[in-house]
Amino acid sequence: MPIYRQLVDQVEALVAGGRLRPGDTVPSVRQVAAALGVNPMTVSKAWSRLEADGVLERDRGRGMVVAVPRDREAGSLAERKAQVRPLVDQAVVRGLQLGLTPAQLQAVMKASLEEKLP
Amino acid sequence: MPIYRQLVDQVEALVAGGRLRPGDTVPSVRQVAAALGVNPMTVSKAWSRLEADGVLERDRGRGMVVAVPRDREAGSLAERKAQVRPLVDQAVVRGLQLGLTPAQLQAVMKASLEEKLP
DNA sequence: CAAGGTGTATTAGTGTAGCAATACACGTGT
DNA sequence: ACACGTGTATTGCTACACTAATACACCTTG
Repeated sequence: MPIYRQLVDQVEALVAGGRLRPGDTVPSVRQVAAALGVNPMTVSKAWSRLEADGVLERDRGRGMVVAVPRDREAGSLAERKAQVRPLVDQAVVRGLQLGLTPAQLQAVMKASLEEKLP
Repeated sequence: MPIYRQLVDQVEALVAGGRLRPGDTVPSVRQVAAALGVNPMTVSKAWSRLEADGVLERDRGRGMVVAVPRDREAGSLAERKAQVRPLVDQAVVRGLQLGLTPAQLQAVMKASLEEKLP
């Protein structure tokens, strides 16, 4: 899995779980780049994508900051459910393929939720 | 999404849901290729990957056949749960990001299960 | 055996994702 | 104003994914 994507997923998980709250700052691209030994542009790509997805916001001269969630953009409840559906489907298919029962799959999701939420 | 991957996902879903059962035959690469207007090799790549994943089996001279599931290969229950976990995590993060509650996410999975299972 | 079906190894072309190097624009703080 | 901190546009390169064209090996069926 590409580096920038790992960064995106990591930050998204932290924000979704509430461990990074709106207003919190994120390490600068150079800090992260140095820590990982990669090019700053690689980190910038991740930060940019997170901004495009509405997770981060640019604060001129300071860096990137966690944005306040704007649920309105996400649409109605039904629409939002429809958006997650493909991902859930993928997990479900793989689970059934491995011989897991519906109840066991639900348990996995419950465990995931409990780990992510603060 | 690449053509061959769409085919893989589609067949996997049909098998996982029980709509294609062990012993059932799958359309030949040329039939599918003609129907979709693509190269037979593209379909063959999909069929091959499905064989590598243990979903299909080659029946010399006849074609591809749905294989009997061998749960032993999947390992213990905990191991299988661990294998689905990343996919579930991904769905959960996206769900939380969209402002869905844990209960709503569970509901989406329930709906997915009911659609897939026969 | 011959004809027609299966899947596929091989080769080749095309597009693009991913990363890095450089140089730049913009803002803060002193 | 100056030095230093942000993020990033641009460019170039490399590797690999995806698809296709062709020719082949194998099996079943008449």
